[in-house]
Amino acid sequence: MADGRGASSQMGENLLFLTDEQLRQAIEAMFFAYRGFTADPDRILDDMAYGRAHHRAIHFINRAPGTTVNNLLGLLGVTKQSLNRVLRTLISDGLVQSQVGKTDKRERHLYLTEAGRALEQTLSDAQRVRMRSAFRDAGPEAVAGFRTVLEAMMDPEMRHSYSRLKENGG
Amino acid sequence: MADGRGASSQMGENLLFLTDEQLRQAIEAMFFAYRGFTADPDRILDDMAYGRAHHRAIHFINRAPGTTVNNLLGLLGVTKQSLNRVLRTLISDGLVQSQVGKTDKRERHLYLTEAGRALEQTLSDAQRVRMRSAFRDAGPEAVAGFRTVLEAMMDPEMRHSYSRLKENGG
DNA sequence: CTTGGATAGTCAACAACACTGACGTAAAGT
DNA sequence: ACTTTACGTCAGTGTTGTTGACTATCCAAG
Repeated sequence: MADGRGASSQMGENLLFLTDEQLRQAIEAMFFAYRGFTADPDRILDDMAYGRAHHRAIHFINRAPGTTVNNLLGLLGVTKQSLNRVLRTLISDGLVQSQVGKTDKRERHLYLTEAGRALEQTLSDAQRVRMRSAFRDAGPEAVAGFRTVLEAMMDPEMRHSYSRLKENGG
Repeated sequence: MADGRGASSQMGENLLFLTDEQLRQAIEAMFFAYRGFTADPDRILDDMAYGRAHHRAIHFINRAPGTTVNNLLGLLGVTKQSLNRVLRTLISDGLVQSQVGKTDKRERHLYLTEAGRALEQTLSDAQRVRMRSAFRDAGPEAVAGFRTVLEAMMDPEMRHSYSRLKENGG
């Protein structure tokens, strides 16, 4: 907004996507879309005794097997006490396995059991159905733009976590 | 784009964005981005006695002044008990004004007071700073794709609410 | 080798918030 | 009159998050 006022009509066109009204619409879009994003797994989880926190833990343990509690903490952005409660139920229900670290016995390495992997599959399948359909409807260019903007919205720290996960999985 | 399966290598390229791995990355991007999306207003709200629910209520009352409780319920997707708790504090704190309907005296029409508008401004300013910066970094085409995908992710019902709000505001 | 500090994780109690279910009131609509 | 709708409220439950106190382990300084 500082120095691009050479041709004001052209600039009006180009920067229309930065209007307060446009931004407000995007905020609302983000809100409504996130509701859809979580709706399908939430329905499944409600039938069990689990919530969204359990889903997140399962997702990232599956994504980074052998991760430590501390590592998960950073990814999920909750307190360790909160995560611990979730982890405790998942372990006692036989979905997650905790293994004392070899080199550092303070650490617990986390893995999904067979049952855990099964639930993860069920949840992410449900979530992917919606994503796949949305992506197909929107087309590749829109999807590329979608991911570019999402990445730009993240906190730098989260962006790093996200990138590291991407490299892991391919 | 519908029937372009003449060359399978070309199709492999075209549908790469529908891979399970791509979808998984998008799911994680959505998760991390939403954290960023809510982080700034959350920080402000924590200093007061308010939470994210208050923010959402204030946002939509500002967006659709005179809306009824029932209408808000549909937009926010919460129970009336939950909304009522939030609304009660907002009204008693003088941020929201409730007005008995003229034609239908059962309805309560909701408006922001001056103080309510001020808080709304503070919150949405904070949120828009991040969005604006992300949009600027990503560019207009990416933003267009971003919004296309978000809209495709919504439940049909939410998509309608979203569209009606868009028409209202500009 | 012992002491002390930092780190990884656990347990317990409490607060915030959303949900279900039931009930009450007022005002429409029929 | 009877039913439905819009709204508010009370009570009870569950998930999630927080703070505070605790154990176990590692590591480094004395």
